[in-house]
Amino acid sequence: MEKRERLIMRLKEQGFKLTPQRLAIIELLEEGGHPRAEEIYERLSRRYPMLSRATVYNTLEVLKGLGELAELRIEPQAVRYDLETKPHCHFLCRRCGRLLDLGAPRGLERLLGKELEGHKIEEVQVSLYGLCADCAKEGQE
Amino acid sequence: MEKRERLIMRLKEQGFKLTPQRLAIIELLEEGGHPRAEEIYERLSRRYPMLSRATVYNTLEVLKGLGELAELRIEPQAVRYDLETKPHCHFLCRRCGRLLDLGAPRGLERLLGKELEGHKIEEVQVSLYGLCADCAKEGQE
DNA sequence: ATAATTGCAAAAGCTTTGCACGGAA
DNA sequence: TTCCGTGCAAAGCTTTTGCAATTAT
Repeated sequence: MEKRERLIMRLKEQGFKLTPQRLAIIELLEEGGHPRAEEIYERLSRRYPMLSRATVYNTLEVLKGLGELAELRIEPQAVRYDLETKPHCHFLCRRCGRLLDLGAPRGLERLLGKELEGHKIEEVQVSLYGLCADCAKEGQE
Repeated sequence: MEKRERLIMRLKEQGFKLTPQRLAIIELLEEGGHPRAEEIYERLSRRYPMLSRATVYNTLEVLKGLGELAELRIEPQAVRYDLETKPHCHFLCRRCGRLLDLGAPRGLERLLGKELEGHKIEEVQVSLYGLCADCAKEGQE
């Protein structure tokens, strides 16, 4: 099943309404790319000039509440969003700013629900920073 | 050697000036607690009412540049700071908001300098979220 | 002496909020 | 019909910036 269909189902199931704005936001998120809220707003504004930032944030909040959207706290400036909610590593290139998915080390997912030193783990984020393959080649620093 | 002395040495070594403001900021950071910039500003303002936010941010920037300060991107709202720059895990309690140090899994430090799928790793942050031991006991959710 | 640093105030971003209108169910 | 959702605008926070005055070396 497509992510899109699953999200639509879960929205209705929970009594949330499906609006063209929400659908557009979901479809954009489905493309991956880990957009920031501002990016989502800007890209969708072209097609829906009346779209407001409040709606973007509202929709993201709803999807987060459903547990269907991960909020990546990897850049200091802004949150990025990811429909993939299973724990995995992210890599942020300090040169081109691209945010790439890396695999998940075996055991990362098994952390969820466990206790570490008495603290109950509900979410895990592994963020790696450096130079991506492309930038390492081209720039030589 | 104390962290404080090491930082003073490194500042002078690199031609940076040591000012009372910077010393105070360093001493506060030495206490740990992973303060936010605003927290540093507020706490030091009591003793140094003329202190400005710009100076706080400036000093944090200098210490980051020296590689002596880690910038924790673990909360969406604000960056937290940590004089411990060796990679280790952090735990943020969603109830009380405390940020705790957890140990580093063997192998975490060894990631630095390595390549993963062609990407050169320069920094690692592992952030865990959930309920801390105290909150899990008291609140029962 | 002199170049770095400070404080202040304004500005820049991201995100949140209040409210009246409009539309999905 | 009844809420939920939307758009707009304003406000809240964190962080950055420009500049003249100050200060560490």
